[in-house]
Amino acid sequence: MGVSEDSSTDEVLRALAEPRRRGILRLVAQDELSAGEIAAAFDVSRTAISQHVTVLKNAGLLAERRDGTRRLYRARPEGLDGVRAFLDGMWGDALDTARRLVEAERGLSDDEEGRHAV
Amino acid sequence: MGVSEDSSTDEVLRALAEPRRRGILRLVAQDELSAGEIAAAFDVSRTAISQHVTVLKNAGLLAERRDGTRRLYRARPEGLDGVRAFLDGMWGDALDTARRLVEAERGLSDDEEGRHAV
DNA sequence: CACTAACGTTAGCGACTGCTGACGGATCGA
DNA sequence: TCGATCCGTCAGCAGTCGCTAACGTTAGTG
Repeated sequence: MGVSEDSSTDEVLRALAEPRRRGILRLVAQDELSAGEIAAAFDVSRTAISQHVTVLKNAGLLAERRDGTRRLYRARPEGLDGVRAFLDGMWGDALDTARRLVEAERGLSDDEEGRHAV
Repeated sequence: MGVSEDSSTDEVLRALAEPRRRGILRLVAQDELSAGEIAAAFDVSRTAISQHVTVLKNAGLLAERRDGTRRLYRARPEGLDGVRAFLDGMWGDALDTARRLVEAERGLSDDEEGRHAV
């Protein structure tokens, strides 16, 4: 059943539940940027950005590439697959339930057959 | 531009970034349950569940219906639309940028903006 | 009205989180 | 090698979060 939840989904959702981290993600979704360039785009210390980047990286939402002393980051779209599956899974389950309810009503009005035509 | 982020999206994402709240959501995605029934499904106090329900309700992820002294809750799938738009929008923006570049060369200006349903 | 059932709300506490400042490591040019 | 640049990490602090216990509220019952 789709009710189960990938263990990494929790990490991804927690990473996304932060405005600054979403900002970083949007930033590197368009271009590959260095840590410094990312930090320059926000009004917080470079340290804070580095910590956010670490969280995003651990969640699988960011890919890192080294070039000399610089570290270039880009968004990793596949990292969101788990969350998408989670969202779709809830719906799917809900829709399945709704369908079952509808068909259960049909079965009631159609009573006394003892058969379930799906 | 699609880069913008719905203000309520932040609230929704923060609400989702909590295992217990996702559990509640999955629970009432299938059936409409009372606060007590929801609380009975977890190993925390009823108070904690009530607080989680409040968060989910404020985020637009839960619909409340009163029946006597009881309060029945069910998931509100539309509440996730903003998050879906956010997920699709991130690389969508990158794609949009590429498309705008292409269409700018053609001299086309095919813009559209149709959303928002509260 | 009194009594109970079903909830929400508040105060307070421990744990976590995001932030800053100071520091250490790695890399490149002079 | 020296110095500068770019960057991650650690310690500490204020704010937030999730939890519990006690209390307040509303609706049904005798």
